[in-house]
Amino acid sequence: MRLTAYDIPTLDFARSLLGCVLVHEHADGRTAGRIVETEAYLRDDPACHGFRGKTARNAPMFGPPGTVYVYQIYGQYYCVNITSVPEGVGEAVLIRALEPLEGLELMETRRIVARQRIQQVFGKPFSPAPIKARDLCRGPASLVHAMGIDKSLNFSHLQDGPLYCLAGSLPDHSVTQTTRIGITQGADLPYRFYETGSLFVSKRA
DNA sequence: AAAGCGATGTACT
DNA sequence: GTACATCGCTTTA
Repeated sequence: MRLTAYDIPTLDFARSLLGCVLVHEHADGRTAGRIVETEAYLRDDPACHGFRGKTARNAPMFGPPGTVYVYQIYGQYYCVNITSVPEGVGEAVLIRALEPLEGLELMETRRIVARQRIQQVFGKPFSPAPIKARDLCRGPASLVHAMGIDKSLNFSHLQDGPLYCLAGSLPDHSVTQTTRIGITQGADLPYRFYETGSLFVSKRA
């Protein structure tokens, strides 16, 4: 069942996304993974790209519920976000980790290609070592590579795009809420959610 | 097991 | 000019 109801507060959305399945229909094949880690970025939160208002880069964050926001970070990586509040409000949820379910071979191929490119950038010799399933979608930029997500999905909508979400859930006793990872602003805000004990989350806390 | 480090390009000060 | 919602190799304990 494709998830279609996205008009809920961003913090609730980050929590409720856990257990849902992210799917990407791509010419190379279909990949899917269960969402096990998310972070919310709110309008009054200095870490949020929308904090200082709408710009060309963060415009998708201000789109209607279900809008996909793909942005580049550290020159060579991309992260994916989804909005859930009405148009004009700059908030979104970052997807940080998936439990791979479908298309694992394709995911590994994409990850190895991406890694090869990065190691060339670093001037390191490339060894096509296999990637363990638990590491395929572990981390926001890793899952973007594995799922074949790129800037062409920016401004697309989960309701009708090639990237979409299947309904799912996780009971409260399986959810941990903590501070977010890899940020300096708003580092004390408890806006990160992950499946307790999951081997697929980007880090333990 | 944990911590250090650098590549890279775009947005924003 | 500076900062950055990262990753994976290398070094240290």
